[in-house]
Amino acid sequence: MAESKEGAADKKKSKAVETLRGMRDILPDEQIYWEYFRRKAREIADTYSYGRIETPILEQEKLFSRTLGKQTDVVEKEMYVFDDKGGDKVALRPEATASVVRAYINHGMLNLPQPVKMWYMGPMFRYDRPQSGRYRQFYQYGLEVIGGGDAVVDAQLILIATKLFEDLGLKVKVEINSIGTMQTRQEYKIELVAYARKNKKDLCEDCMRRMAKNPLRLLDCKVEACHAIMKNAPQIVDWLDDPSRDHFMELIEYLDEVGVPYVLNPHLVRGLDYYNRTVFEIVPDRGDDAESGSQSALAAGGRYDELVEMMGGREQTPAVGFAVGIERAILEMKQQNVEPPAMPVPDVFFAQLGKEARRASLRLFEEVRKAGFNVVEAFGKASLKAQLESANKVGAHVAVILGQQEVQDGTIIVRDMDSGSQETIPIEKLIDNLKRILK
RNA sequence: GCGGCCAUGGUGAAACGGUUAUCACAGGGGUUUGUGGUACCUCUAUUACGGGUUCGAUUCCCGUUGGCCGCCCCA
Repeated sequence: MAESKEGAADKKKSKAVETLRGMRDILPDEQIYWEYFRRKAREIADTYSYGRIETPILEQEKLFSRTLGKQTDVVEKEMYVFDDKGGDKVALRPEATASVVRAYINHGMLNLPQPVKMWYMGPMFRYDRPQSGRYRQFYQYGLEVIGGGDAVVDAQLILIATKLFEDLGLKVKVEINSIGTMQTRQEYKIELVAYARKNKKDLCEDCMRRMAKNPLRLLDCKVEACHAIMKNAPQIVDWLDDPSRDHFMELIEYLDEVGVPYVLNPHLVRGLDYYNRTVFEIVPDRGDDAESGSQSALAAGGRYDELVEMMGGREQTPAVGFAVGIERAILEMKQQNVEPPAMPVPDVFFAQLGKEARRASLRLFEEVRKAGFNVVEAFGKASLKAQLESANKVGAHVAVILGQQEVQDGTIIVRDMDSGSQETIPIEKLIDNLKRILK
């Protein structure tokens, strides 16, 4: 009783609940793009024999902090971390590679024929400031090859990535580089910082910070002055160890072999710690050389030969993978005017009038549907006028109308929505009649 | 984390600080419960939220929240 009283007092409309910042709904109209992407992505994964893997969205926090690097922004400030009710420190996954590798180890996939190829697609979470093509919940599609170290694996993976975008109707180009091993990268960083320090008076504020925190990022600063200075900076390829250099050379040969167009970008680096050797990005190729920086990468990936061992798996399990930012891919599809196939126009609209007819319609609708027609209805609407209006709006070619009179007579009206002509036929003939008209 | 622009119905817009906030589209309902694509009627906003200035605020000021865009970072 007290409740109803409260309810009455609380009559004023309450404010509608909004989505959280950086979160959004993907509505039916938008889905044609998503469905198009999903379909192409699935087809590509299938034809190259990648098996789908789905991993939990929620993982132990340390899975990411240990693998991505504690110092990285992703772990340090962008990860959704909290204690669950049992007191475990958990995190919403900010990416999927670490989870896939965890699964590889957990399920003893080292006993499968190597390399193991897997793909995934799903939501990731980063507590970023939202902007164009960036949300706090975003979707990635990715491929991982674990247990294969040969450069041919890298080459085919890059090939697959380009094929995906080709299938999507997007013009893209590949940028590649090699960042060597943890050790050589360390040596290179020292050299790079030394070079930067010599020019520090001309570097931007961000770059001053990068010198200490993330030296490799000095290379792709967008500020004109920094860019100019870094052109003459020592290049990481000159610091590669021999096996890494050979690996890189082989990769290039393979890419040439299959005709994948690529650009060597000595300034291309990765943000996450686990990468080594091959790194690459897929960026839009918009003809004009408006170099839009790393911001515009549609997909990115690279080799992570140390990760499996680092996570407690068997030693020397090399691996390589990449991920596509699906929002960005879709944004680029719109940019390049890629038209995904439209939703199919329904063949038949099923209209009814009166209670008896409605009852019969519910059943008859199923028969029409089972006969293979794309049929829609608006049973919730009472007036025939309103129903035909709907039929017209959805673009149905034919409307069938069942009223009280027809139910009594065992007939049904079939109306051609284009010409407006209609005829009354025996109800048993409906399916055959529709087949004839819609043939 | 830093910076710029912005915030009016479902959408897109309008309203010199001044009576019941205007228009278009979309949507719901109806125009004597049986016919659409061309009519008409009608309904749908405490102008994001909270303060302030003012006789009076959608309009001016501050704060909050949110959106877009750029930086950082990343896919």
